[in-house]
Amino acid sequence: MPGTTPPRPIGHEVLAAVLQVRDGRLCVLAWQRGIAPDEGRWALPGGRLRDDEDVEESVRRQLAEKVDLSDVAHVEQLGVFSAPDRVPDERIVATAFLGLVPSDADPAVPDDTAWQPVDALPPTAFDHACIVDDALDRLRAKLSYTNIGFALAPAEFTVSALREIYAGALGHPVSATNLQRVLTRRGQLEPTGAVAPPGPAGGRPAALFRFTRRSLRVTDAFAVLRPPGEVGRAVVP
Amino acid sequence: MPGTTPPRPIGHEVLAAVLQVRDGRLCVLAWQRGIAPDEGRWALPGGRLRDDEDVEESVRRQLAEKVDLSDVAHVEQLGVFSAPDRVPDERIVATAFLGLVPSDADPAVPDDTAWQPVDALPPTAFDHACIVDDALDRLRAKLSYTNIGFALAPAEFTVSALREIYAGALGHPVSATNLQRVLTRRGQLEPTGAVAPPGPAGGRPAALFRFTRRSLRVTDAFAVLRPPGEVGRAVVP
DNA sequence: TCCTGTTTTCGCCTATCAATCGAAAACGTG
DNA sequence: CACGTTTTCGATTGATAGGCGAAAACAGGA
Repeated sequence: MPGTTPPRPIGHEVLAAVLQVRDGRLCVLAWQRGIAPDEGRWALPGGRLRDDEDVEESVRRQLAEKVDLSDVAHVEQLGVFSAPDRVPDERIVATAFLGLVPSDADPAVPDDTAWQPVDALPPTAFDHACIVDDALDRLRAKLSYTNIGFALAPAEFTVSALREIYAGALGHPVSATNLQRVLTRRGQLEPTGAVAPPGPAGGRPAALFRFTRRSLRVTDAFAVLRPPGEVGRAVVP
Repeated sequence: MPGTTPPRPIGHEVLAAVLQVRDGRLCVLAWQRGIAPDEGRWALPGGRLRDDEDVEESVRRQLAEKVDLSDVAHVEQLGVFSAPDRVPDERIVATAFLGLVPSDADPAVPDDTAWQPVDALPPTAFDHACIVDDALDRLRAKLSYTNIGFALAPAEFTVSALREIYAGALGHPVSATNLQRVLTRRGQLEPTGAVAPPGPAGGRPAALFRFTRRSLRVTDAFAVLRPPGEVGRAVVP
């Protein structure tokens, strides 16, 4: 196998950084490689693109081998990772995805698979750490200008629980009282009418909320940049 | 060549939707195919990914065959187009890019290449029309929450010229007086101090402005979602 | 020279919204 | 029934978008 000049066949794989807030910490789903190369290191779920599927179908198929797909509330493309030497000996172009799992789901995972906290990631295989970084950037940016929080939150939740999810995902404290008003004013949140039982220390029972939409929408743009009379916008990156 | 079951080798290409506002209309760079398949239809610039380059390098290399690369002010990944039948007979996965050219540039292009208005696109090859649509969505969304306008505007410009660029890119009228104030308040615009000569009909000479940064930044998020004390944010999707 | 039309710029006003603070409401416990 | 806890609501402040109209700065013609 010579070094560079003779063109190698280009393979194509898909990889997914599936994120979930667990106990207030943002975690990514990973599995520990049992064989070389990078044996013992942690890798993202994924695998080869098949002939008869597009990348979206492929990533869903391969994710289903690790977790229950019905727990994955949102999937979107992150981008292509294509450095010629990103994996040794082979030329494999990877399409990376971001996946989000609501914090109340606890899907069964295989023995070699676990949720790893993103702020204390064990040694990762290949360029998968870069993919996780991109996933974090994407998620944190979209939390501020889209309603993507719906994919991290349970169907119903208290404002405190949502605050904890946002704080975990963003990696810094979040004011609870403002979060509710910002999200309600944007039309993202609505009360269910029900209340949650208070905690062991007592306290006023919290009202339950839900996201009005469970599909991605970006927040209002400015009227200067908006066709007159429109509000909200369709799906974007 | 049987239909589906025997796996075909997967090829990989890059494609770019290069956009520019010309005479107030948003246009995309395309070339007319001279051979089958899709002979006579208009295609986006691009080509096969080489063994020793990543997709970013590849798209820049292939763009350089159509336009002067120094005129392309911004390039970013749009996403992967991978439907198994997106091109006939072959399996080719495409990584699509968005490219932006300032409105004052007029790079020389080959004979088969031209700027086509996006609102009156001639028949396009393969799935390239979908790529153009995605490019439009991406650009229009980012105009509202990033400073991406810098890549469509000349180095220096009047507010009226910028208004025309925004209107052309967005496809609807834009208030000039607000545009200036919104962008300056966000710290995106700053006066150069110079003024432009008035037009043939006279009128007050317009002040010249420039973008403070010529690299992509997203607009301020809400303080709720922002680590205390920070302003602005890094590069995102 | 002065008036008119044109284009740009600036200032005022209003409405909306984020952000903070503090008080009140609703619960369990001793 | 007072106390601590947790949540929710209200009032206030500050920043900013958006719209309107007046003033500024130019060219051209009477």
